[in-house]
Amino acid sequence: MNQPDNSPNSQDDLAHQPSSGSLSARARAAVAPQLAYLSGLNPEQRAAVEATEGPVLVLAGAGTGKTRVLTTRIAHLIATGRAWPSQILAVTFTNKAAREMRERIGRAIGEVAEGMQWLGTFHSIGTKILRRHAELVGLRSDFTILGTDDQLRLMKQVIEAEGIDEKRWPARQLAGLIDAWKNRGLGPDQVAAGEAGAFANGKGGRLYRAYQERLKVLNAVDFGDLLLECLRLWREHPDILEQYQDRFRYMLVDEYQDTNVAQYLWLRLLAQKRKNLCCVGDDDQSIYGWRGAEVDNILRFEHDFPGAIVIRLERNYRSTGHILSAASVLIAKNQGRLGKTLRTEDELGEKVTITGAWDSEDEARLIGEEIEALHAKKHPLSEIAILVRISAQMREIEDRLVQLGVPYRVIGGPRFYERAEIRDALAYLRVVNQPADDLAFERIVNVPKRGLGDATIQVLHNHARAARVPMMEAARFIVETDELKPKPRATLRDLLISFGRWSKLSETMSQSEVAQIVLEESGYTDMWQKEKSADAAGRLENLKELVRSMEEFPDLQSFLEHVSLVMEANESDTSERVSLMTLHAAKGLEFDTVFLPGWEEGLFPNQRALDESGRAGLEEERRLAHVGITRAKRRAKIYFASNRRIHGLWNSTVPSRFVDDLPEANVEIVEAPANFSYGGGYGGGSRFDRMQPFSGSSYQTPGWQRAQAHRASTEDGGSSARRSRDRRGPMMIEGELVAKSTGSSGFTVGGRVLHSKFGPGTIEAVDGNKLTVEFDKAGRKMVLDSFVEALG
DNA sequence: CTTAAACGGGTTTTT
DNA sequence: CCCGTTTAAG
Repeated sequence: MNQPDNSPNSQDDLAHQPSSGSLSARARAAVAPQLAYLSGLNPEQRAAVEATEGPVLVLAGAGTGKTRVLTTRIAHLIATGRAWPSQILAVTFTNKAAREMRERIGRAIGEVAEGMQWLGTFHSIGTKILRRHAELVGLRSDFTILGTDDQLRLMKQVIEAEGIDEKRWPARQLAGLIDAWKNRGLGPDQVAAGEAGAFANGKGGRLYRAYQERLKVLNAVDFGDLLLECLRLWREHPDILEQYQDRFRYMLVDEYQDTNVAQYLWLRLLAQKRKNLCCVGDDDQSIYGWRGAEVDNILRFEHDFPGAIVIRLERNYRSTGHILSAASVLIAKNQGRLGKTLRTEDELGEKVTITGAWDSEDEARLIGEEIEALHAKKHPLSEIAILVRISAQMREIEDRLVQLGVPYRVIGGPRFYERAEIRDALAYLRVVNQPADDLAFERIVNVPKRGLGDATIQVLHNHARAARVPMMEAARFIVETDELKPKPRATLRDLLISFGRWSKLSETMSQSEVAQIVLEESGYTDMWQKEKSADAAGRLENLKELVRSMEEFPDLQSFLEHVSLVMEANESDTSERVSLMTLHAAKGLEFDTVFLPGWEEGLFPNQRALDESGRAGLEEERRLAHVGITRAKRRAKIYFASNRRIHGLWNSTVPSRFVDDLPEANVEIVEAPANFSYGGGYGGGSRFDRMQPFSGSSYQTPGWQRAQAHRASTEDGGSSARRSRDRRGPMMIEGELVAKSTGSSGFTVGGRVLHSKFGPGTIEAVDGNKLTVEFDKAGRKMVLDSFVEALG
């Protein structure tokens, strides 16, 4: 399977391939206009679907039905016989987007979507291609995909090996540079000497090359390589490139404004021959420039692909008039854009509100109050979002929501496979699977702590390097010598024996069984069980989920790939909660009501973006503002504070210039209620109005943990009796939300309960539907009875 | 080798 | 202020 099978009788293609000119194809095309999937489209959307041949750029403004066009276009290509599902390349940026697209195509045309094996992210498709031709780029087909932490460790080693002071030239910085180079499609030999010289007194280029060499030795790639190595493969092997060019009769790209140079080159190579490339994007929503995305790719499309058709989708189906108009006027201030005018046939609706707050605490309070008010009017919490510029803004807001007892969820944050426990577990499996995986070995050799610290690792390193063998092998040698003190020597020997045993097990047992055993016997699960911190229970839960999901994969190899590339935390939680996230994380989402706090100079537009990228930076910030406003369907609420704490110090701030960019006709200035809090922390109600949150996963959030910590420290001062007596406004919310759960619970002090996150525990106190439970693993918590079940 | 205290640095983060 | 990381003491 080293070649893309393009032959008529291959497994993935059906036997008969109609060419676009064949009778059957034309006959099927003739019935297309009556096909149901076309009927609901507006004229522009329909044009975008039906312009199948040649390069097409679809400029799809926010809320104009971009995904719909994309999926319908694919359905159309298949239904009219222009291509088999396996001949269509459809690229997205996120796995989520890929999944959604697959679902929607399936809904449009049935199970044929299953045949779309080339629908995925740039990275997953790149991986698939690379595995088939790995040996041509100096890899084996079972290469490992490194995560950020592995990369960093590797770079540290490379820097050290070159005799460079890691303090002065941190690995992080090198990682950033190399990442940027890879984003621009530059290999070690193509980086301009001057640019590479900026790091470590001219050694940047050498370090890059050394890093790449180390990757090859380890049979590993990083994310950037998944694209870069494809480029190299195709350039060095034109025959293989041509196979793919022929295979992909039609290519579609989502979020084209976010492509970087490497991705652009990747697409251009593939599209060169047939030129059936359809890119969908919105230059006004390009917000990843700092990560290498080139707005230029979309601005230059017509130039790069001569004869391209450009179709604009300008009818917005999401927002009401005032919101859309405010967003349009704002974004029109940008110079570098292709220009679109969004319009809606919806009513004007509510104006965009702008509210000035005294300080950031006050701002959080105001938002909290509005959410309470909305909720009292039966506005679903799941249709409310708070979008911040930087994560640091979340803290105060979270604290306030916790105080009010408003359930919320934080979107974004570390991905499932980025979490320490997942990466640790995977490292164990990687070593079992491939003992030569030094990075993985190094990661877990002393996790859990078993007394094999830096000194021991250093010895292993030296030997491994001198003998040019993997560390595992070096370790085998060293335990036979007296180079190590007796204790670490014995520990290391035990560990080696264990790994030998596990490797043997994996020959006969299923991987989930092996994983289970490895995690148990290595003491890894124990480590978290002993840990009493609030998130230990969650981590164990994640590990369980990991083992569970392994069962679905045929072998460890495909599982490891799935985890490093695709797997993400269960975010299928549709419960009633407010969403809190950064503006970046909000792209592609929509909510009835959107709160936009922190519109202040310095914060938004962010000073650093301005300093580093000048006008381009400002324009990207403005696009971010545009993205923020256009997330709102019916209500957009902008806030700014006159004082904000930055790095612990209070600074006075001025409203964002973006506020002044908004058209007066579409905005309304809201006077903040008079109960300002002048920094004293008493604003908006008693400090005793805090209460327990009542939602499952907010327990994991930092805000809740902080509230817990605070509660513990004030336990003596404000007794719980006092707290509940003094609760005011928030009670209402609680009363309503809690009404669902059993008022008079059957729980009694001393009873045993099971909580989905915290595990088993003993009830210490019962207060209405609130239980105080001493959990065996997670310590004492207050929980609502509806979140636990009685045991035994 | 492990733990606790000092230190420094602090946008955004699809893969 | 709050975090992760490095350093000095057990």
